[in-house]
Amino acid sequence: MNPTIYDIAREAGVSIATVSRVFNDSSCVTRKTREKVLAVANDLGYHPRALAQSLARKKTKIITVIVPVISNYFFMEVLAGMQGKIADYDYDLQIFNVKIADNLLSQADHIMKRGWGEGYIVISVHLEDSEWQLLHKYNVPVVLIDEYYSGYDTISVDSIEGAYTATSHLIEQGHRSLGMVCAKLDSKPIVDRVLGYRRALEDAGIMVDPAMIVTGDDMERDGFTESNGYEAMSKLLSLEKPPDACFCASDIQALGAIKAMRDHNHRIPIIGFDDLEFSEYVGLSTMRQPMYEMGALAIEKMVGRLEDKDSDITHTVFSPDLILRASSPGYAGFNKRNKRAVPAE
Amino acid sequence: MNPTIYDIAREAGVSIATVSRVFNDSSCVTRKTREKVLAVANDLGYHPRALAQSLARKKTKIITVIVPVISNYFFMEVLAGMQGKIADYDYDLQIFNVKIADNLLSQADHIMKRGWGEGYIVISVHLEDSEWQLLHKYNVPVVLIDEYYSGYDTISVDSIEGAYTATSHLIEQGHRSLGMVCAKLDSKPIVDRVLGYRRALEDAGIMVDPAMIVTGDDMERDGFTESNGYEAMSKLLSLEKPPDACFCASDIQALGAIKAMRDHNHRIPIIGFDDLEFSEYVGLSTMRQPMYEMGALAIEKMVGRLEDKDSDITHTVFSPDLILRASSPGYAGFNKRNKRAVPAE
DNA sequence: CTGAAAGCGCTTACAG
DNA sequence: CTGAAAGCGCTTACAG
Repeated sequence: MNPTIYDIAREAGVSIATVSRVFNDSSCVTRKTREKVLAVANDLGYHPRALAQSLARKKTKIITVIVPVISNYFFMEVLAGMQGKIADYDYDLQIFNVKIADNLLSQADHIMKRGWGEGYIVISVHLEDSEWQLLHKYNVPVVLIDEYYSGYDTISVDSIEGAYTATSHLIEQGHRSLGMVCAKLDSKPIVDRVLGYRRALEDAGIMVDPAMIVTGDDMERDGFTESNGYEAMSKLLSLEKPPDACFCASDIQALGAIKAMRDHNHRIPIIGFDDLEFSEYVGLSTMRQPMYEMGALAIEKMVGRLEDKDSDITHTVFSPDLILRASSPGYAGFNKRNKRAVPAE
Repeated sequence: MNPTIYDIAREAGVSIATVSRVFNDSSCVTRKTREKVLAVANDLGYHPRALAQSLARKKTKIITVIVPVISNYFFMEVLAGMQGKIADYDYDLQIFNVKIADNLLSQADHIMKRGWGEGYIVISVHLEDSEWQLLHKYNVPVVLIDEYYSGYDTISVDSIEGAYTATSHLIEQGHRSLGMVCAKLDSKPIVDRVLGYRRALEDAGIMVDPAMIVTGDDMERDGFTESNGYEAMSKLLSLEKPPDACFCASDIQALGAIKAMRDHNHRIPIIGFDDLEFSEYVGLSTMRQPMYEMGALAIEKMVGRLEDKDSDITHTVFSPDLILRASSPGYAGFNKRNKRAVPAE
């Protein structure tokens, strides 16, 4: 099998402590012995086993990311932000997928119990406070993205505000009858986005019509799918009095909604939520979440906490930006993707 | 800190060996002692450290996936396939991202050197044979997806055949002047797809016009981006004699190409390559890669090899399927996503 | 600068 | 069925 530190020590005629020092850049080794050790190690193809190092050091130098396994640009962008930031630190990023259809708590528990990571960044997993509470037993830092829980550092986007902004924009453009395409109605993002939608209508003195708030039948991925959006928009367009504009709870649903409008040969202005990569190319107006920044910030928070376990818990809420494109009124010219966002602590 | 096996042994009045046996479902423990141990463990919040177990057992029970960090549905689908399959086995799936812009070999080397996984599944990383060769020193099973190298098990799709099929279809529909939107010209997938495109033209007795084979200027992600596709299609449409149909090397570029056609107010039939999730919703004809199956198969191959290191190396090549939608001629009705594919060993 | 020794938290023959 | 002991492959005070 692969050689161990003992093999190198024997061959090089030194103790294992010295070999260890050579591989840990410890300065207290003669240049001569260092070179001897390195030569032997190279000959035998030796490299320290991270597993054994981690056990001895009681540090794995790994930050674990827990993310639902669904084809979702949101996660990819967030992960890219983490990847970009982790380079600044001496940690590796390890990702574990969880299945959104199964019990999320037990999956997260399983991963954390194994203890590979020194800290855990959890993306888009929504649990009850009492469930998050249970995870404290592992006594390890956790940062939550796209979720709020007072016991951990969190990073999220203000869904209420985003929905309010999108809806208000459509109202300002002169629309009075506004539909909303929802995903799973009791999911956290939807609850907030419906709230923002309602408030915008109320503030504009428009009556909220419950028939205008619809979701599709396909509840895979909590309804955040093209087909759900397709179904939902089809329902809206089949109403006796269809809306004359629509706010979609997610870009992925908006994509389905656009197809539905095409198939029904009935187009109305729509605004989505997310700003996925393809959104620009289908000309979809949307509320942009600063995904890349959220990922980068998560790493910073995690590393900070790893270095100082007792620092204050912080909650960062980003405001989504309205990005106007061809799918909605008020659009003027090509809109470059906006990579900035202001954290609103 | 968190309790160890010693704490439990002391409190329960047994040896650490017994505690270990209880947690390893070893049958040789009295029901009474088992319960005592479990009770104490529960009280103290004990759970075995995977790190220590792995070291002692010389097995981590982890399969590591190495995947480029780019927002790409292809990877997500492949990962989903792995996730679905891994449930059948007693392994955890751990993912490490690599940056496609940096040195891929050294990144893969870094990950494998650490030795967390018992085996490594590498997706869409293209190296020279001599580079793959270097990785054999880790003496650990490797399965390659979307790449071919004789020394490891591989799973890929026949790009030449796919390009040939797509191009031939356009020819059969009566088009004689065919453009091709490429990504990075010397990237492996592009080399093959251009080859298939050329062969189809040649077999149909059509002269290949080099001016018809174009790529955009944006070479991020090797050119597999919407903006590259946009630029490439713009070039084609700006030719003195634009093509009257086009094969796009990837769906993501096709999305950009569609926008370019809209902006130029000049639509021609196009066929993409991949069948990403959004493709159905933008009505894009494409060559479908059986991504989910590829992921599932990778797990099977890996587990098989883990159990029998000396089994023969296998190379599986899938044939992509032509999926016709509104973007190309020959389309008849709604096309359900085709989840099946025939492995062609 | 270098080595002997204890320790990281488990598993697993080997006895009994 | 249970325990004592060696071992997994390292790191790190502590001496010298």
